[in-house]
Amino acid sequence: MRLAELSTRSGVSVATIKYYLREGLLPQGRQINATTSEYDEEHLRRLRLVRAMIQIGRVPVATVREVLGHVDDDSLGRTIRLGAALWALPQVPEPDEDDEYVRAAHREVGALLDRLGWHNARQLTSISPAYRSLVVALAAFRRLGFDWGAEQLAPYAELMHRTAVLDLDNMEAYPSDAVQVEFAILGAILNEPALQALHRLAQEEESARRYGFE
Amino acid sequence: MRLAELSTRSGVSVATIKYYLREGLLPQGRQINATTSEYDEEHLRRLRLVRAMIQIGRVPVATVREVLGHVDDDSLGRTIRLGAALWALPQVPEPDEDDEYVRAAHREVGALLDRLGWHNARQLTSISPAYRSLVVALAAFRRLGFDWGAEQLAPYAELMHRTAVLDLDNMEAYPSDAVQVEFAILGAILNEPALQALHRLAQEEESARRYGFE
DNA sequence: CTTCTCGGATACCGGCACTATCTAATCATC
DNA sequence: GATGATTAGATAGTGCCGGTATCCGAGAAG
Repeated sequence: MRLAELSTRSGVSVATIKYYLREGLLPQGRQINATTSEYDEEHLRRLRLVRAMIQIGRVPVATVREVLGHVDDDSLGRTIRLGAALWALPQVPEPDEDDEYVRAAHREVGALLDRLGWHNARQLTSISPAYRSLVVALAAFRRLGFDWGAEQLAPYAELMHRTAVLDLDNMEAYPSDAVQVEFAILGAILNEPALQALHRLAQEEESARRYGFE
Repeated sequence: MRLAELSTRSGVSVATIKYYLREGLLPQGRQINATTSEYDEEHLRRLRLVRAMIQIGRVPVATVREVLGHVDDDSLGRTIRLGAALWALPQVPEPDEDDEYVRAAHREVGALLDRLGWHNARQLTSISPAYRSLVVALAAFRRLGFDWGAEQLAPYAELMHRTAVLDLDNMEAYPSDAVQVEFAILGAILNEPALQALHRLAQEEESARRYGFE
């Protein structure tokens, strides 16, 4: 497959594919001579993954490069590779540790994890980006005067834990490590928006049941 | 309160506040004379809400303006106002209706809603942005060759419905319509990232339980 | 032979979220 | 009442980001 075909089959313009090649989001094709390279199904697949990350996941190009670097790094075991790739994803503003709301949010999240018995996650405190973004969100809530903390979040966390169990069960159904890692990335990129969409639909459904369409 | 104080108390620079005023994200202060305006706690609160939407929710400025327009439009009832504000939020690329994966995704989501008995959401098909973004995500999944559809999503949807019930229960606990609407916006802007963070933490917890840290 | 397409390099573009600068009026303080 | 800081309001500029566009000389396709 040549560049033009890669372009038509993916629906991505030639110029953009060249840009991705330059940026290292897509591996070079097998170069035949000075003016021809051959691409295969793996390139097409990778290109679709990149597009999904950028367009649907709104992941910055630099982050995509980083994530894919971890995915491709087969010097690491699956768990580490997966963790590294997922930890590279989020784009949360750093919490300002001097802010009193942020400090309060730290305590609150700690209390939540203790209460849930998430001892493993507790150890990851202040390393995990997920932990940090939870702190940021909680601080913002409280800065606006809403009473929102461990008490309110605990039932949500319980539901999210059950979601995570589903995630891992689904992942384990795939045979090879490589596909599992790719599936996990897609889970973070595509399934989370899908979950969010289901969440909104469920709100609309439940709201219509309670209040009608008015 | 004058501009300088609004700036220090919110941690937002004077230049940026002026920008928000220009862009209509923040109502003008009470003008005293040609060079002085007076701002109150309501301005501070609104400014913090705007910042949370932009920084944490990564909502574009134009969208913030639109959402706040609905929030402030008291010619509408609460349910409509809320729906309008929430529907203005998402920023999903329009699905390409000619794409076969997209058409398959439409059928799949329809089947999912039927199976769940979400008859109200079913009626909103192709209007609701949440529905659209679910279609987009599903199409991308299948384009990459993963078997992902109503079958796999149904248990997630069940959990999301229970999440939505929690959301509405929490919202109803607030006394006035105005606060309820603001809380709902915050739920979409801050609580969804918080849920996502909980989801990731739960994955890390569950992954550590199953595979250790390796 | 002629027309297309290729890889590779470089320049350019439009949108966005600010940021900086200026002016004339007014405030706060000595 | 002089003086330096602040303000509203207007306009221009900045930095980043995701692409696009253009040009080149080498090869491919009919």
